[in-house]
Amino acid sequence: MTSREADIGQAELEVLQTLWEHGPATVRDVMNVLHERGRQLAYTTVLTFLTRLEQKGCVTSDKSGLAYVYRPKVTRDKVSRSRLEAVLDAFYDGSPGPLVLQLIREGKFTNAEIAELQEVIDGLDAKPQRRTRS
Amino acid sequence: MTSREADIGQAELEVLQTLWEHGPATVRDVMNVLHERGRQLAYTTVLTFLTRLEQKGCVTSDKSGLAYVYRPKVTRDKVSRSRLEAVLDAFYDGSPGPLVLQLIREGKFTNAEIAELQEVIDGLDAKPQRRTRS
DNA sequence: AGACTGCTACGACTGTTGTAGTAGGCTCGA
DNA sequence: TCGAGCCTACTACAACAGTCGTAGCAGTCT
Repeated sequence: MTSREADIGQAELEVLQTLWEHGPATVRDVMNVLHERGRQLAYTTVLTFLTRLEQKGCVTSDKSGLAYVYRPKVTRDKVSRSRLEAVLDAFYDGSPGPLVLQLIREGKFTNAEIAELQEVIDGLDAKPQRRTRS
Repeated sequence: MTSREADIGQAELEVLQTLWEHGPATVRDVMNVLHERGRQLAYTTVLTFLTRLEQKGCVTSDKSGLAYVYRPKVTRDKVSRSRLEAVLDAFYDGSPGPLVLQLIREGKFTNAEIAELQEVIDGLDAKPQRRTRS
């Protein structure tokens, strides 16, 4: 358990996100991407974040050329999962059922998504047990 | 916009949770509940959290008897919603569709939940627009 | 009245996060 | 070879989060 992906700060996360999106990158690369997004950060600030992320085991670095190249060590999935689970545990008793129901009831879905949901669910309930269909 | 429910810390949240669960309570009440849960905190620590929560506009206090009685000012729903949205924005492009699909695919649902999901969705897709049904 | 008990106000300390500057080393072109 | 740039290491610092101690006030018990 070397990577403490739980305590990645907000700003650190932004940096990690650019690595997920743009693959391996140097400090300058990351900074440029952030700047394009309107996020103005000093070079050394980005460096600090990458260094801290490395200490936390979330990225690795290797010096191929002039500068260190950083690449993500934890997957986006892993982190999103753990974030989501934190919310789940704190507010939904750890089980996703109520959460999903709430989201669906609030109708924040496109028709395409609803269709897909239906498919997935229909595929799902075939396995566990028989259900009557109206 | 007086209540900044976004920056409630982890420990502060625990305190707020006990208010949601047990209604209005004094510092000592909250502390006792936490102790029962195995969360050992000094009286003054709990007091600090409640004071900070009050500064953030998340609880109110009134002195009816000997001690101040604190009661939640933001609803659990409000906070869970904003926490969830943070995760949604950071990892799921702000839209809950992919999140729900991921959760469902991971099969973390009981059969009862699946049934309920099906009901809710079937009721849902009637409204927005006509859909072809396989 | 004096002692005791419980409550709050205030301050303090540590670790973390967000943000950045400075100093010194390496590299490449002139 | 020498200077201009780019890179990293180290340091700094404010804000906030987590944690608690002390001191003083108010009510209570004897």
